[in-house]
Formats: sequence, structure tokens, C-alpha cells
Amino acid sequence: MQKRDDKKREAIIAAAVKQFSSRPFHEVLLDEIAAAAKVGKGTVYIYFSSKEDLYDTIVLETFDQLLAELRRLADGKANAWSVLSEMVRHLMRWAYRNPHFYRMIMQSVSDRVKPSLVRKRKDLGDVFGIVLRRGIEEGDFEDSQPLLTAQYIPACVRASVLYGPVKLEVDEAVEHLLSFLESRLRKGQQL
Amino acid sequence: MQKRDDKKREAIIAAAVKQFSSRPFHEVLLDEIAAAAKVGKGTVYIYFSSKEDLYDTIVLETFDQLLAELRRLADGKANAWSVLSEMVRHLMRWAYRNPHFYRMIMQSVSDRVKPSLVRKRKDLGDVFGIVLRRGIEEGDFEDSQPLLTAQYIPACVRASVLYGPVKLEVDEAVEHLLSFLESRLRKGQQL
Amino acid sequence: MQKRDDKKREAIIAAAVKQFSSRPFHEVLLDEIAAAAKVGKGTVYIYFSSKEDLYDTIVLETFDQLLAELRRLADGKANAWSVLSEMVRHLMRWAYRNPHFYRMIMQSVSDRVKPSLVRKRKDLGDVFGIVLRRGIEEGDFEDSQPLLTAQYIPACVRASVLYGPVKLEVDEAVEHLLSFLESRLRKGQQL
Amino acid sequence: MQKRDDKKREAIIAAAVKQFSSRPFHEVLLDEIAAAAKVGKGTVYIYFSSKEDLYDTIVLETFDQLLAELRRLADGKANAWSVLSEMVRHLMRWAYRNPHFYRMIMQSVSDRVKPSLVRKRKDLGDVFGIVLRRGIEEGDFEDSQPLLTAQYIPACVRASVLYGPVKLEVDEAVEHLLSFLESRLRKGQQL
DNA sequence: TATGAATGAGCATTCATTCAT
DNA sequence: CATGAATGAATGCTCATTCAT
Repeated sequence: MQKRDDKKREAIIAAAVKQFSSRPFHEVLLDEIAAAAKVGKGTVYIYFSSKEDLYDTIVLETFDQLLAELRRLADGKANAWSVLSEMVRHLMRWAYRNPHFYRMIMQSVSDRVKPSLVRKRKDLGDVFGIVLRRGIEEGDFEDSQPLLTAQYIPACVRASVLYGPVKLEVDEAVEHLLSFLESRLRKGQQL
Repeated sequence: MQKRDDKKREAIIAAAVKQFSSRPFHEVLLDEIAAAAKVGKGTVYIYFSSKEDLYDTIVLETFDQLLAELRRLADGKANAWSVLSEMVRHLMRWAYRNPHFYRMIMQSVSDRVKPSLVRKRKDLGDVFGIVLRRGIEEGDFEDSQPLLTAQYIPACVRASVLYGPVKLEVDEAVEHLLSFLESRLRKGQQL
Repeated sequence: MQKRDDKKREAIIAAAVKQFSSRPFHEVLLDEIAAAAKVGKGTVYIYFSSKEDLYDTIVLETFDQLLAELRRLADGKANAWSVLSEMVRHLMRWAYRNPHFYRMIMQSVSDRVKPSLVRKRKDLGDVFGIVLRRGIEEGDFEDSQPLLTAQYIPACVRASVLYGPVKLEVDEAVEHLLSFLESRLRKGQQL
Repeated sequence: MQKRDDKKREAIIAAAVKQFSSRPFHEVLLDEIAAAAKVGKGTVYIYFSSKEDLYDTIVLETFDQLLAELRRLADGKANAWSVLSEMVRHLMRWAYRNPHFYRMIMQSVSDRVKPSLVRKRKDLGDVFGIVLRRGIEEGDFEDSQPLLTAQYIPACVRASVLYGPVKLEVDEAVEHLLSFLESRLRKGQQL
């Protein structure tokens, strides 16, 4: 008897991510996912209850994992700017390393207007908001709308990945975005 | 007689925009559009050759109109920062005034991965790039990646509309985004 | 524009009855029904919301019509035996004239265990119970379990249609069943 | 070792009967049967070659056993009426004792239109026909269509079990049906 | 021009059967 | 023998598009 195999689940997720990130939900065929994962179509239904469940599971799991990593960084003891830098670097690297995943989770919001997904996207911004606020409290940052600035960050990362210059290196992208944030947030400091 | 036709065409477009902006392409039913526009389903096919044509026509027409307006502003003789400010203000106000249109054209990229639409989205960024470059050439701005910065702008407008604080006024949003850009771009000047 | 056509609805029902009466629900393909009715598959869904709805609608409509006819007869002023005879004759003739319908509604009970259908089948027996009780009250019939006897009647009609001698004429079947009932019910009278 | 096998086979049959008697063939899942029998799904295929074989085996084995019992009774030396009474009593008691089995074999005819099963159902009626004919030959019974009357018997038993008054005792049901048969068959005798 | 009934290609999902363990 | 994970053929239903009126 074969054992329930997490490798198979991962293969399905990997195949699905590739499909979902390059085409909208309704254009992705389960046949294709199964074929790409080299499993039977029925196998997909052993691990996920529906195509929608497969999609949501991927987005939510991925989002949650990414959020957890960012939250861990956000809890760092270093000064706000160092922490923020690390977080931006982490997010950008993650996005460059997992372009499929990133496209998928970032477009999941517009692609399918699920409240749970919109909330997640907001959470992604808000995790940066935490650090921005701390920086302000500590007199390190200056910003009248930290929650709005926080939302800019994933938005700019998205713009970098999707529309940025083709040959842009990830670390260049990080530095560029950080320079914007620094200028804006640490106005006073710079003088 | 032209009037009559145009009224129907506009009614269809208005109904379609509302639908397309809140659900992905494939979840929007032609039945719903026709019903919302208060025309028969067949009538839609008199004005548009297909659902896809309806969608693309809206996005392209809207994009083109918005781009034309921004290009006109971009050609202004005033200094780069003034021009950029006007453009940001214009885009943000347009987005706040036409949230459905804006959602639709901004998600059209992920919703349907058509090269022509991705190109339009890039064009939207690039129109800001023109002014950024001029500002750099004139020694007014400082930026190693103006084309990347240019892409930030529609991305941040999108973030404001979709995830910004609920009660944020449009002009506050404009000021905030401008301050974000100014701090970095005009570093030298500020001193 | 074509008009919604009751002829089409009837064609679908006729085709469906033929299929449903000769094979169990799950073996009947919607493709076959549509093909037999000479309509597109989608057309079936204009008139019925699902295969199940199509099935239930047929059984319930048919049952209700047959029940209404029998109830009308049951309300007759003639003596109980005359009324009962007419009802048996009506049911048997109906069954012989509509063997497909009769098979379908009689097997609907076992085919799909829907409470609403089981109830209808009981109602079919009960309509005979009304007359049996009247006959008893009027001293014409003698029976300790009229509701049970009432259920025998559709059961025997079913047995006639499904398992009776092949060349049995409908009126012979009626006479035979009536004699079966009369001997017992009118024991006293016969002396 | 035989014991062990047979226990499993019986468990599967018992579980299957319960399922098949309450839902049509195609709605019963092999998963459910296996689960109810507390064996693996594959195990079912060790004892039966297919779901269809499982179903047919049950119906045929059960029918054959019941038929054999009734045939043995039919061969009795007592007078036709006594024999018939015993047979009716036997069938009714069997039906009340094995409502699941009885439902299943009686609906097997409509559930799956297999000639072999329709034949069995006819055989069930015919075994009563044997005795009816003997009674007629012996001048004890009077009936122009004994084969039809014979088919009434299982039909009425079915009606009793499925639609009879809820609190009806089995022996009351027997007496009731017998009183109908007696009145009809022994018209002359009663005077 | 305007309509909406009709169409059928297209796709998610189910479930009997197989087979590696 | 026993298992249950894996399979994919089979099928109900959807919805963009057509076309008779």
C-alpha cells in the first residue's frame, strides 16, 4: 500500500503555483495541474477538496508563512531602521526567489475578491506598519501616515518584480526601495 | 440616432466596468452585464464583437485616455517637480473618482495576461519616467533607477485606493505620496 | 426571437420519461435525453434547473395529476363499490396507456428514496382508502385494515403491468383485480 | 481459516444489503460498504469481482434461498389452501424479519433492469402459481388468472412492508392478506 | 436595430477499480 | 491475504455566442 505522500502534495502545489501565477484562476485547468504534477486528476482531490481549496490553501499557506517570517523580523530588538531594512530585503528576496508564488499571492487579491485574501494583503502591509510606528515612537522616523507608507512597500516590491527593468538585480531593487523609505522616514536624521 | 447608439454603448460599458472591477474576467457573466445595462444579451454583440473585445476595449480606451491626459501634463513647460506633482495629483484624483475603472485597469494585467495590456501598464509607469528623466537631466532630481521609481507611482496609487486608510481624503493621499517621492528625489534640494 | 415553447418542455419530458422508465436515474444521461428530445443539452437547463429537478418534476406532476383524477372519482356520489371500480379501472387503464410513466412513478419510490416521493406513493394508496372507509361506514364493505387494502391496489396494478401475463388485456386485468377485491370486501353482500 | 473468510464475506454482504436496500445501486459507494463492513476497499474485490457482482450475488443468492424455501413448502402434501397459507406466512415473516433484504430484492427489478433479476421476480410469483393451479385442479380454488393472482402476493407483501400501517404486526398482515386470497380463491367453498 | 431562447464545447468533479506495499 | 492511495473515464452543468423573430 502506498503511503500518503507529502512529496505528492508538494508536487501538486508546485505545479499549481506555476499555473496559477501565469494565468487567472478560471483559465487554469485541473487537467494541466495534474499533468504537470505527474499525478492523476483524482489524486489532486485526495489532497485538496476542490480546485478552489487548492488555490486558497496555497495562497493562505504561503502568505501565512511569509507573514510569519516578516513578523519574526519585525520583533527584532535592533533599531527600527535596521529592522525595516531587513524586512524589505527579506520580502524582495523572497519575491525574486519565488516569482511564481509572489505573482500568485499578490494577484490573488484582485483575481478573486475573497475577503480573507484581501485581509491577508492588508496584513502584509500592516506588518511593516508595526515597525514604522515603533520608529516614530522612538523618534527615529517621521511620518503622518505610517499605515499608508507601510502599504507602499509591498506595492513597490510588486512593481519591481512585475514592471521593473529586466536586468535589475534583487539587491539593487532592495537598495533602491530602501533609499526611498529612508529619505522619507528619516528626513530629520539626514541633516 | 448617434446619440441613441452611444447611450447604449455607454450603458454597456458602465455596467461592464462595475462588474469587471469587482470580479475576475471569467466570473463576470454576459447575462449580468446585459441585465445591468438593461439591454438584451444580443445587443452587446452589436456594439462589441465578443466579451473579450468588450473588456479589452474598455481597458485600452480608458488607459489610452488616461495616458493621453498624463502625457499632455508631462509635456508641460514647468519644472520637473511641478509637472510630476500635477501628474500624481491627476492620477490619484482620477483613481479616486473612478475607483471601478482604476481597479479594472490595474488588475487587467493579472486578470488576463495579454501582452498588450501588460505593455499599457508599463506605459503608465513610463509616462512618469519621462518627467523623472527630465528632472535628472536638469539636475533637479537624483535617481539611479528612474524607470523603477516611475513604476512605483501607479503602484502606490493602487495601494492607496485599495488598502489605504478608509477615511483618507484624496488630497491627503496625493500629498503623502508626493512627500514620499520628494524626499528621495530632491535630496540635494532640500538641504 | 424564439418564444419559450411549451412544446419543447413537453418534448423534453416525453424523452425523459422514456429514459427514466427503462433505466435507473443514474444510468440515464442528460445527453441522451437532450438528443432524444432533439434539443441542445443547455435547453434542458432552461426548463429545468437540474437533472434531479427534471426527474422530480415529472414524477410529482404526473403523480399529482393522476391523484387529482382519482380524487375526483373518489368524490363520486355513487355507491362505494361503483366508485372503487371506476377508480381501479381508471388507474389500470392509465397504467396500461402510460406504461413508461407508470413504471417511472412506481419505481421512483425505490429508485430514489426521497421523502416527498414516498409520501406521494402513500397518497396514491390513501386515495383508495377514502372510498374503502366510506364503504365500511355505509355497511357495504367489511375490512379491518382498509388502509392496508388500499395500498394493495396500486401494488397489484404494478404487478399486472410488470409481471402479468403478456397478452393480458387491460380490461381483463381490471376485472381480475376487482374480483380479487370484491370477494373479500363484499363478503356479506354476495350471499 | 474458512471461518475467517466467511466472516468477512458475511460482513461485506451485511453492510452491502443495508446500503443497497436504502439507496439505489449507483448511489451506494464502495467506500461506504467497505467502511461499514470494516474492511479495506480492496478486500471487497477479493471476495467479489466487482460492485455489480456483489449486488447480483446478494440478490440472486437471497432470492434463490427464499425461492427454495417456498418451493419446499409448495411441495407439501397438505391441501392447497394450507400450503398457500404457509407460504404466505413464510414470505411475510421473512420480509418482516429481513426488511433490508426484502426491499433490496424487490427493488432490484427496477433498480437495475437485468433480465436475470426480472426473471427471478417472476419466479417468486410463479412459485405461488404452482399451488394456485393445484388448488384449481383439485377443485379447491377458483381463478381464471392464477398466474396473475400469484403475482399479487409478493406485490401485496411488498405493499405491507413498505406502506402498511406502521404498527401492523406481521401476523396481522398475514391474516389480512390470506383473508383476501381465501375470499377470492374459495368463493364456492364459503357458502 | 434589438431580443433572449437555443446551442454545445468545455471543464470540475466523482468513484469503481487497480496495485504497490 | 489485506490495504487504501492512486487513477482517469465518465458525466452534469455553465455560459459565450448565435440567430430566428
